[in-house]
Amino acid sequence: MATGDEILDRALALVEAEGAEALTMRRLAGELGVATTTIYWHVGNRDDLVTAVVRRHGEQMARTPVNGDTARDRVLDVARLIWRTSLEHREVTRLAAAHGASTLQARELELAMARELQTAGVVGTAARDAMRAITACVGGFLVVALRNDQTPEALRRTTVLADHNADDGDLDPTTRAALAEPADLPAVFESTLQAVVESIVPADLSANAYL
Amino acid sequence: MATGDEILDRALALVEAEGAEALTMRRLAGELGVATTTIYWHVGNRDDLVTAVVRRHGEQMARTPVNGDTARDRVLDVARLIWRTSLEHREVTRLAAAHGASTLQARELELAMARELQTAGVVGTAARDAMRAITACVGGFLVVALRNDQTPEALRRTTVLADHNADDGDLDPTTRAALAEPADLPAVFESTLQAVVESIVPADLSANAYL
DNA sequence: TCTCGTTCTTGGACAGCGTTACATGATCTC
DNA sequence: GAGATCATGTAACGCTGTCCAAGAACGAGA
Repeated sequence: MATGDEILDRALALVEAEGAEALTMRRLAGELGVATTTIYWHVGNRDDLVTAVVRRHGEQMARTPVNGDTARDRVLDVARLIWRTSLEHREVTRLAAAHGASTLQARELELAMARELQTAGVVGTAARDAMRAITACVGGFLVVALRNDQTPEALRRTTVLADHNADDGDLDPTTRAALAEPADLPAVFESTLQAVVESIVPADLSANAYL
Repeated sequence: MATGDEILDRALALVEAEGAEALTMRRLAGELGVATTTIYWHVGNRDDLVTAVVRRHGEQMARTPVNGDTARDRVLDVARLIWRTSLEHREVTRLAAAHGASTLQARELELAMARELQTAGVVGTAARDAMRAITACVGGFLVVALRNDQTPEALRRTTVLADHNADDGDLDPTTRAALAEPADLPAVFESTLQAVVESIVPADLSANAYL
């Protein structure tokens, strides 16, 4: 009646619809009209369930074609793709992050990045380190982007940093004012990403072959 | 008998000694030889408790003097300081991250970064964006560093990426081999950080005034 | 057709979590 | 000494993941 695939599909739909926290064994079982133990029989542990859900989502993630003329542009584009799709499926991203399975979620896209790096002439340990750097940065910005959704006012970065109880005098008033307002995260992400990729991927000469 | 400060001290010690997951209301109460409700009376919610613990730790975080000759070096040093102290108190860091209170944990150091940026001539919204970029990257690498401690073998990045079931042929063998081994994270962090800071803080002319 | 063995499902329990309503004791004030 | 405020304890509620033992469905072999 309830195959493993059906359970995973329902779990994924539940997460996307009602958030990562809604994925409990009882809730999912109720959704399927089945006893909780059935899930254990078909899928296993909750850890197993989450892992399977994230993996399935990662595979379903449409392998969007990569754009860009130069090799560096294509590497950039893959990074943007991870950023964008992770934000589009933010609940799954949150689930994966809480589970420590982010790499599993973005597996296909990271491998795509490896291929683009390769055509850019970056292979071996250099490619591995490059992917580490880029994905760590993307992940850092994702954490920031996903956090702000549901942190209470009192813990928001703006309020924490703008609470000028301590040493005011040292800080420029304009800076203090700026810290009280949130940054344009996508813009900061874009420029930071460019700086990181720029430092890793050598300037692609073929792009300017006609100049 | 049990003041709020005592509770927070005990909670902090508990987290540092036995991990972020050990901080439960009952456990902490038992540690203090007191009923769980006492904690509610003195500190409040569990959210309140965690927030207070993280804040206390953030304040206790020794304000280590910042090193560096040029302004850019000093900005770099603050970033390294956040990285290092977060790793030294990794359990508190994990607790703060799970609670969305990372900014609260590193508040003092982030404000120190704001001051260093100011002496480097970066103020206002530019300073805010710079701090966003740097802390996001540091946070991203921290997530990676703290994750590997306790993710099961099957979810490790190396195994996830090295499982070459899919499209092998496209990828260089040396790259595939490199992906099967973990990167030297501190080294990758250092070079990435330098690239990011380099892109933000203009070259400090005064540093080379004698040249 | 009857039965055996495997596959699948279930109900009910256990321990742990955060949280709260309520009662009790201690302490201080007038 | 009476009353108010502070501090703590008891016991429960509802939620979580997890497991055990028992039953139901089902596909064959005799």
